[in-house]
Amino acid sequence: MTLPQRSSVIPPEADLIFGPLELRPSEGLAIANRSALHLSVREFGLLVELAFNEGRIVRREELYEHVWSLPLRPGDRTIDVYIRRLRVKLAAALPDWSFIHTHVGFGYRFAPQSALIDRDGEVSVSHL
Amino acid sequence: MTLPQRSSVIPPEADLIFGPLELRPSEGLAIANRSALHLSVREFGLLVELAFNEGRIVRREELYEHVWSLPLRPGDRTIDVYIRRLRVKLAAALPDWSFIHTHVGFGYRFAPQSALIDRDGEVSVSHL
DNA sequence: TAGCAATCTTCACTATTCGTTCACAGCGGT
DNA sequence: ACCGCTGTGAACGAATAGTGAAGATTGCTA
Repeated sequence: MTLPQRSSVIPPEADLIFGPLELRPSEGLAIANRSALHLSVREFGLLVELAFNEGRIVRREELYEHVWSLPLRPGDRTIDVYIRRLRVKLAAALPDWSFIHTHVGFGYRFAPQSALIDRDGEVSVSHL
Repeated sequence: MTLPQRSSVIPPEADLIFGPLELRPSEGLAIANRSALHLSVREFGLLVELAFNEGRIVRREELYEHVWSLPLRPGDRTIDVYIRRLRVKLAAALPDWSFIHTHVGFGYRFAPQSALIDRDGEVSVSHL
């Protein structure tokens, strides 16, 4: 018998903190810059699933099965829609940050980074 | 066996103060701007339960079970009605403040904030 | 104990939010 | 350029919450 991997077979309980973004799975609460983000249940579940696997590319099937507790049917676009809604809400709350990266043909990867624009117009990306 | 979380397994005794709103559980007294708020027993219990868990989303089941000391039956809308009465009374006493936030599918969150409208018509929210 | 007032609960209706699907546009790799 | 994958905006029914009012209960007081 092996220890469980770091994937959400076991739902996360501990808070997840990435710069100004804080996720509290036990309360279903997401906080950006001290004020609560209003996420739906599915949105929050998807974000936690991604954040819990920070840095990894998570396959769409894995995301869907963990958050929806159902197998992903071929052609189902639900995840795409939720990814977009998450991106919109995160960008609204934290305009200088990016969190969710697409890996075509594979899935999505949660990797928080802050983009601060210096006086030359260059973008310096700081990874956490 | 774990220690109880910060939730009202133990009913709060110490006063709870949020800007102009003060709750004294030991006396069953709620004060807004120096004058007493007239709340019924259930209203007061619900408000204290929410306030005691400030910042957290409290599930409807948890609210009902703590305030009513009964399991929440499916379809019971009593809490909704009391939330509304609380909001009405709080808004009447403290028009520039909001306290109780809805999280659809989860429950309610007590997070006092004052909305002061500046000369640009912008709303600046100050969190305590 | 009958009447009254306040409170608690339930109900019906409305409004809002959510989850999902669709259609089409845009991008990426080959 | 082609084809498959993803981004995006909109639309729909379903689920959830907001709301006003009526009925039930409780407790007080005459």
